[in-house]
Amino acid sequence: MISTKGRYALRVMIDLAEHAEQEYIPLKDVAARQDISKKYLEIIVRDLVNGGLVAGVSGKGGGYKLLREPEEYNVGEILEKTEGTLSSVACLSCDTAPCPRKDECKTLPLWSEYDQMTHDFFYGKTLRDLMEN
Amino acid sequence: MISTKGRYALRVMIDLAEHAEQEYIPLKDVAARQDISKKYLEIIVRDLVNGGLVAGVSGKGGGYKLLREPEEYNVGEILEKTEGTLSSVACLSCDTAPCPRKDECKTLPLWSEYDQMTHDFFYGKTLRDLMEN
DNA sequence: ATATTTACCTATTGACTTAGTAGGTAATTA
DNA sequence: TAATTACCTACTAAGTCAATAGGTAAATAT
Repeated sequence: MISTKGRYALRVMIDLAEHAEQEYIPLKDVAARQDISKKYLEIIVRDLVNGGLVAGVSGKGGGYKLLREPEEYNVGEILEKTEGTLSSVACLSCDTAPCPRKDECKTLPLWSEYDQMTHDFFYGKTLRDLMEN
Repeated sequence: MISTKGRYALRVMIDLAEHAEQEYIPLKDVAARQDISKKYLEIIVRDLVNGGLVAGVSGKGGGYKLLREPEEYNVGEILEKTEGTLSSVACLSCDTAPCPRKDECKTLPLWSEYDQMTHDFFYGKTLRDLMEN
């Protein structure tokens, strides 16, 4: 399951893209428009900043802004920065020890194929695609 | 993420299919071959019994057996009986209240499309397909 | 200078889920 | 009657989720 972190992250990115006429957009405004707790969004936006997807500037007139055009972001990278991984099973997640049964497992190819399909799906959609919905 | 319940359920189903020459297969044997706690498998197999996917018989000589041929099971139904839902987001899971923002949400179509793709993927694979890996 | 506004930081929490374990009873067969 | 098996209820330790709380640092407006 995609958690609120990933889902809210996409909504934040869309919101920033839709208000790009302002140089910097305060998180307060995003939180109000999206009806999400600003405190919680801080956690999410930090992942986006650390991941190099958005930039933040403190102080009056500050806020966040996108670093690229909406069509230059893909949905997959936004989700991965906030969710950690898009992998469907622990056996294929990079931060777990390799499964001792991986060579004989009859189900592993299923998960591999599914993960590949998932990756292609989310990396094939751009932020611009979402905005046009 | 697909949890161990769904993953183990598939391995149990494959194991039962591979040993179908015995009428009933004791869970003890499945647990030993698959190297999974028998106690934990009991929980998983109960979901499969309640879901009408396998049948169990108590007593000596008892155990579990498939009710259909492997090609007549699809992976999706096995996962849904044990995981509860295959939906990627709470907003589209049937047992949650509909999201108040669903009409304006720019991301909902993404999750719908992804869930549809996921459904088609898992419902398009049979138990037999897994055995042939 | 000072007040205001904003990002950015660490820590905490209650509810829930996950991945089992424990200890039985009921059913069936040898 | 003994052995074997499914089936049942309850419990639990660890982890995750979805936030909240309470600050400090940075930048600008007055």
